[in-house]
Amino acid sequence: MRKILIVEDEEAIANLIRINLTAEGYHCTCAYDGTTGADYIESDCFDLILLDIMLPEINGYELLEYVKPIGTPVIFLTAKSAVDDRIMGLKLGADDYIAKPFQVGELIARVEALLRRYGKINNRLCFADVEIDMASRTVKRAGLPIDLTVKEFDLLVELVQNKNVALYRERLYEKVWREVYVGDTRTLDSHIQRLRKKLGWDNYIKTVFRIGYRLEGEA
Amino acid sequence: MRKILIVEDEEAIANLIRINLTAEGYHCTCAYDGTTGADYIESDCFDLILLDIMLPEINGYELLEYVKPIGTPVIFLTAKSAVDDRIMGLKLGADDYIAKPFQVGELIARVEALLRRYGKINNRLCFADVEIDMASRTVKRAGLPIDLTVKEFDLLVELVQNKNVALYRERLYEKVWREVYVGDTRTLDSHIQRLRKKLGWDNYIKTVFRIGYRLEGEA
DNA sequence: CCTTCTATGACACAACTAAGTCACAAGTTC
DNA sequence: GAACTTGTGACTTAGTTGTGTCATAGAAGG
Repeated sequence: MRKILIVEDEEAIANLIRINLTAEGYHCTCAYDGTTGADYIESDCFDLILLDIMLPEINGYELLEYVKPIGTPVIFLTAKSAVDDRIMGLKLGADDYIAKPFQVGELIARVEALLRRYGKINNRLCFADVEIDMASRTVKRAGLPIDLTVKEFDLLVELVQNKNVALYRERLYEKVWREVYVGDTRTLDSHIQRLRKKLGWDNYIKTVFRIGYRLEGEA
Repeated sequence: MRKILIVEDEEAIANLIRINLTAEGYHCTCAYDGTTGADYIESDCFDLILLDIMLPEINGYELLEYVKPIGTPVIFLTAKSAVDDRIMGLKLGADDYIAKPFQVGELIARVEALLRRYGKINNRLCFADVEIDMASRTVKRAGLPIDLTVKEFDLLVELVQNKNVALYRERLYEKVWREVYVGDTRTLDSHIQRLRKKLGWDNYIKTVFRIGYRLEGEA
């Protein structure tokens, strides 16, 4: 389920949005001030953020700076409808802009459009010299395409999404295979071995003895 | 008790912060210039650092470079409230920003928010010159990685989480091994010995005769 | 202060368990 | 059916951990 963060100090508006988006099948979280918003942004992982510009404590423009490094798409909400402000918002890196008061239908349409667009464009993971394009399910190493099988790809994604975390065999297996791990086959090992070989990642995919594996390194 | 380092050249402000945070139950250390701050940062282990930007000798931005490799969360304090400077600070890697003059309540709120947020993301324990990263299950001593086995790691965590507490052999064994302790093997002793050796912790891991062990020291 | 008893330190080693490697067969896809 | 993917078992290699032995140190009692 897609997770949306709503940062909006007028609770009435925040709730209105929440109710409508929830009805559309999104999971919504509300923050009524900038600090709380920043908190959520850093501690949780959202698919999209709706950001009011006029906020107590930290304003929307500043909050945007928190979001940028994470790369979550943002729609600005504001009472200001002057063109200047729109341009300001978009220049700073917002992906879209909705002026209050707005039609609920328009909001939903924009949310969906952005998620669609974003899902296509920006589903990219990187680690070391490897780029993963989630949309096309392709992988490049040092710019050259590498052929991975389905399981190899899923396993790679799971590792990269949890870089520098010691992943328990159990957890890893259950995430990628979507079934319960019974610990006496060489399945996981084999796939790890294949990944290490294809990507030349002997030095990145570390074995954590008696625990599982850890993707280790800078990127 | 959470430890906070305050690096601020105006003693009046530093003390104001110290008094208020101490009242909230934090243990505070003050440094009145950048050099002293750098010293503390390298020699002790804090849960959070409040950093003034305008400092004699080494300024706050430069100090931040000392903090980064350790990963302690940082809040910048500054008289500058222009958005540019805020963004500068956040870009450089500060976790939050407070413009002087500030409300004490706001300061406390931000400190708590950051610690909360940080606690979720970054499960880190420190003792003496050793840092433990729970997520990656890695241990560093004076910045250099140290290789521990599962049992050693679990034992270390148990000790650090109960520093300055005399842990009964029974309790220690049952926590780490998850089975009942029958008291005539050299198992626990061996592991304690291995830890002492690998970490050079002869002086920190004290034997409490006929009781068990105690991790003893400042941090 | 010395003796005695017991608890812990130190260490080496064997047993054990985990993971690596590989080849192959069963299953899939085209 | 050809090419590819995937799971599995047998075997090898490697790393961890418990235990026994002996040395040492602490406590208790005379």
